[in-house]
Amino acid sequence: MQYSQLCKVYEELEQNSSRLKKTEILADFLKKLKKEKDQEIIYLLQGKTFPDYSEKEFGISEKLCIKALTKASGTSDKEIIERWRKIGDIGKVAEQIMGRKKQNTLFSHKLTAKKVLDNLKKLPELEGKGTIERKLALISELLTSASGTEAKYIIRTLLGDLRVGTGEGTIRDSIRDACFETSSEEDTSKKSLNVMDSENKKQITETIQDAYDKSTDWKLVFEQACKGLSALKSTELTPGKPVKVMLFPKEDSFEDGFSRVGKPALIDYKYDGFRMMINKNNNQIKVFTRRLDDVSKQFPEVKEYVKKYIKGESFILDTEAVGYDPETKKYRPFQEISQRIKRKYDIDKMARELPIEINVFDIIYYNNKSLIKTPFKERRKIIEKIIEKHPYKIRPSEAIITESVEKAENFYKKAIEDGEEGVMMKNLEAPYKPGSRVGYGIKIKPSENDFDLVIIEAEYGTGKRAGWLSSYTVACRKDNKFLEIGKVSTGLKEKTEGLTFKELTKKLKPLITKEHGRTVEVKPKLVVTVVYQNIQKSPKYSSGFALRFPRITRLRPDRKAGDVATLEEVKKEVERKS
DNA sequence: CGTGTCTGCCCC
DNA sequence: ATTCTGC
DNA sequence: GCAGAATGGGCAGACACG
Repeated sequence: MQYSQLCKVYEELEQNSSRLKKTEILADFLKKLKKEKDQEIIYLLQGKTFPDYSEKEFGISEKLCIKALTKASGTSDKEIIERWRKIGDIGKVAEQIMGRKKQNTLFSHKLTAKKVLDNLKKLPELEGKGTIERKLALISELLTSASGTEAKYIIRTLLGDLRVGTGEGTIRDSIRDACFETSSEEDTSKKSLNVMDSENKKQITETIQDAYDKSTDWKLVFEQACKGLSALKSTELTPGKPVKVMLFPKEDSFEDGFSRVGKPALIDYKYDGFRMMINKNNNQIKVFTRRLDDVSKQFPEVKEYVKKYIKGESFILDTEAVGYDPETKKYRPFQEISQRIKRKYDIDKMARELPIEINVFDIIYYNNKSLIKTPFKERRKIIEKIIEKHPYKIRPSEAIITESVEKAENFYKKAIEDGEEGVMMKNLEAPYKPGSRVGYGIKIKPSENDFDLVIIEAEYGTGKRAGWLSSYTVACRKDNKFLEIGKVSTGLKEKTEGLTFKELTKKLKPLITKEHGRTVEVKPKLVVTVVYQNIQKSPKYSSGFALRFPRITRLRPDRKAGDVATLEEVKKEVERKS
C-alpha cells in the first residue's frame, strides 16, 4: 500500500465533518485493508503505530519536528516558526516547504505505508547517546521522499495530533460497515451470518464496541470482525491487560445530579489523588494509570495490600490512590504524590515518605467473570464483601446511598471537611462503560474563587485558534512590579456570544512591546477575572505561585493594572485554605 | 559532572 | 484537569 | 448529550552541551 493512498483518505476525512460521511470513507478503506490483509494500518488511521496500552513513545514533539524539517528542507528554524505562528499547524508548514522543494527536484521514490510504519516503529527503540540525531535521521529520511501532503501527515502523526476527526465511534462504525454487509430491502433472499438488517445493526455495533472495551486494541478487533461475529464475541476481559477507565462529567447541583443518575444514587468521596486500575490474575498483580501506563513498580505497597486484604483469585478494581503524611496521617495534595508516578529511582524511599491509601470504588472483573454489565449496586456489594477495610492502606471508598438532596449535601460537607475534592454520584443500575464519559455518574466540586489579574504576555494559538493570541500569561502585583502567576487560555469563546479570542487579540495587539517566536510581551493594561480551583506552589512563575485549573470568565475594562490582586492577597488565600 | 531543554496519547 | 463547539 | 479539540500546572526522566 502506498502512503499516498492513506493520505488521500486523511484528506477526505478532514474535508468532511459529518460523521456518517467519515464512516463511509473509512469503511471503504478498511475493505481494502481487509482484502490485502493489512489490518495493522488501522493504527495509522488514528495517527498511532501501537495499541493504546503500548508503553512505547516516539520521544518526538514540536521542537524536534522543527529540527527534522530544517534538516530535510534546508529552511531555517526561524522561518519555520514564523510560518507556524501564522498558520498554527506544523503539519501544514511541512506541507508548504516540502511541497515547494519537490517541485524542483524530480522525485521518484514512492513512500509505502509500510516504510512509514517501519521508521516510526524504530523511534521508541532508540536510546542512549546520539539518540536525537538518529531519530532526526529516520524522520528526515521519510520527509525527503514525501510529497507535501505526505509530509503534513507524517509530522502530524509524530505530534500525536492527526486532526482528521476519527474517534473511537467512527472507527467502530466503519469496522462494522466494512466487515458486515447491509441487506437491501428487496433482496431478502440473501441470508448470511454477516448480513445486517437495521435491527441487528445496532447489536453488531455493540458487539464491536464490547470487543474493543475488553481488548483496547483496534487492530485485534478489526481482525476478529473480518472473521465474523462469533470471533468478535469470543473477546474476553483479561486481568493483566489494561482497560480504559470510565469518566464522569461535572454537574453543579445535587438536583441536577439526581436527575441525571436517578434515585436513589450512590454518592462517594472524590479524592484528590490519581486513578489506579488494579489487576490481579492468580499471583500476578499489575497496576495501571488512567492512560494505561503500567505503574506496578512505582507502587510496591499495592501488591502487599492486595494479597493481604482482598479475597479472590482474579479481579480488576477501579480505585483512586491518595497520598498522606505517614506521621500526621494528613492527606497530601496531588502535587506531592505525583512525584511517585513516573519514578524510576528511589522508589522505596518515596514509598516510605509518601505512602498512599487506595480507595476502591468499582470492580469490573471477579474470579474469571466480567462484571462490566453487572449493575453497579451489585458491583459495590462485591467490593464491600471482598475487601478487608484498612484505613491508610486499602478500603472501599467512603459512600452512602440516598435519594435525599439534604443527605447528599450533608455527606458532601463531610467530604470537604475531610479535605477531599468533592463527591461522585452514581447510577445504581448502570453497567461499567470503559473509556466513556457516558459514565452513568457525575462529579460535584465546590464553587470556586477568582482573582482579577493583568495580562503581561500572550502566545499565538494553533489549529482552530490559529492567528489569534489565545494563551495569556497573567500577573498579580507587588508594589509597582507585576509577578507572573500562571497562564490561562480557556473560558473564552471561539465563535459564540461572549468574550472571544478575536476581541482579546484585537485589544492586545496595540499593546505589544516585543515579539519572540510565537510569544509577545504586552504592556500591562488588560485586566481579566480568572477563576481557579486551587493555588499551588510554583517553581516556574515569579510570584512563586500558580493557579490550578485556571480559566477566564470576563474582561474588567473598569479596572486598571494597579487594581489587580496583590501577592499578599494571594498568600492570604493560600493560608486560608490550609 | 551539573545544568538546561524537551517530552509525555504523563498525571491532575 | 476545564471549556467550547459541531454533530 | 456526546466526542473531540485546544488549552492550564507540575512532575520525573532522558539527552545534549559546556
